[in-house]
Amino acid sequence: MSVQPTEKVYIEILKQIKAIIVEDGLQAGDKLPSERELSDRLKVGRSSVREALRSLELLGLIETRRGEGTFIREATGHRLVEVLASFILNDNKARHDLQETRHIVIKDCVELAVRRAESATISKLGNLIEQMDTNEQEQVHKACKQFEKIVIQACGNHLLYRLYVELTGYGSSLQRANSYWSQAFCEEVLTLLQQKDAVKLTSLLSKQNDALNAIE
Amino acid sequence: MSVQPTEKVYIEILKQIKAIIVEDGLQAGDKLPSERELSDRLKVGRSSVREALRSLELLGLIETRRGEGTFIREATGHRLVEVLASFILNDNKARHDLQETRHIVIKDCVELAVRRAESATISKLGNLIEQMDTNEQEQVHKACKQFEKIVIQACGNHLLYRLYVELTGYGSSLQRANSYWSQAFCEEVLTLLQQKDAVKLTSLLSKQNDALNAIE
DNA sequence: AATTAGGAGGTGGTCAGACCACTAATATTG
DNA sequence: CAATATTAGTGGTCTGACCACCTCCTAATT
Repeated sequence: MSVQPTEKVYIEILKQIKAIIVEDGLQAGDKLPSERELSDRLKVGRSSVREALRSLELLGLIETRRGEGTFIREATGHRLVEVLASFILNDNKARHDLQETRHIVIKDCVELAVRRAESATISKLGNLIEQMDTNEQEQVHKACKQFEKIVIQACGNHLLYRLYVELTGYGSSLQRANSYWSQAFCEEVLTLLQQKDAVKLTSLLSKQNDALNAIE
Repeated sequence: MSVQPTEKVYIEILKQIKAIIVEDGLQAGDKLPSERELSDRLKVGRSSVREALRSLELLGLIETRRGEGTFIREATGHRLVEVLASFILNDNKARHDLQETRHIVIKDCVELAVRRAESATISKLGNLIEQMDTNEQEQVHKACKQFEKIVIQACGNHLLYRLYVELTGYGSSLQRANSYWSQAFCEEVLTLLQQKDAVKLTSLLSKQNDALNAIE
């Protein structure tokens, strides 16, 4: 239990901020105390408070609006993806790992979703499929993305969903766009979800995964 | 109706820092220019430079050593999951998500490992099993943890491995300790790895997972 | 009285300068 | 030559000062 020479102040502040969030029961959208108030309450310089807040902002956990204040964000990637991607993914190995991990996480989400998806979700997916009956490519594409997202969310595990978001975000800032699901693929997925056929769903996903790997 | 023109300085600095890394061809382990030099070169205040650096540090992209300087880190997620999780995991639902995600990631790693593990790795695992032939509980426990880690790493996907580390690391800071593999479990896993029996391995893991879920 | 223009105060954004603690390279000393 | 003291450089932190922007309240205008 080494007491490592006092943690950096801004790390300590991160913990304190979290404590404040918990104590005051703050939710997404709520306002955090102002930088000056935090500086006061925590007995630290405002610059240290700012270092902590800026970190959280880059992680996408908070949002700051000049003249208004600092607010807790709905959990989304924000810049995290951009930054990490541009700094990390320099070698091909890392990129491959990223793609592979993304596919694996998607597979996991779908496998959970097939067990947990409620009928309301299923019918919502059905509606999306119907919306694809159009010639406007743009709209079809949008519906497919939406479809994919809803399926992933249906896994009922928020952390896993977040991982998907992050992993997808990275990819989008790379040269090669992430592969989204096609209309035909969405339809297959919906059918299998309705039938709660986990086995076929798994093989469907790994087939797609293998196909993508083959390209490289 | 503001035009949202000038990007925040510290965001701009992030880009500049990246440019410097690329220009100077800096690698992991190399030293970045000092805060004061960056402040000078980029014509911005040192505090702004620090806000940018602190963000990168929390993301695990750089490492700062007082009295020495700022260094580029090996590319890893580092605190990513930890911080995300600690700010998101306020309720029991989130904790359950964490445990579930951890088990899923482990399962994924093992499923990859069964296809990719090299014979050298397998024999190393065999040695660990032999080391467990002792009465010292402490040593057995240590060997089991080591066994688990090696198996996970054998997945050959560094990102996935990092996720495991972080999910496990964070969990250990919660009240309930993470469940590690027992000696018997390790032996079963080794046998199936040797036989490359992916199917049985999968069912073995989900069985354990279900058992843990039942406890709650 | 209702509307509008203006101001006051709060908030984040940024900067400059000042210390401190620590490290490593240098100079000094024995 | 080796051990030690000095010094320059670095990150860590705080303070105080502006600026730009937003919100809300007040007071003047209509």
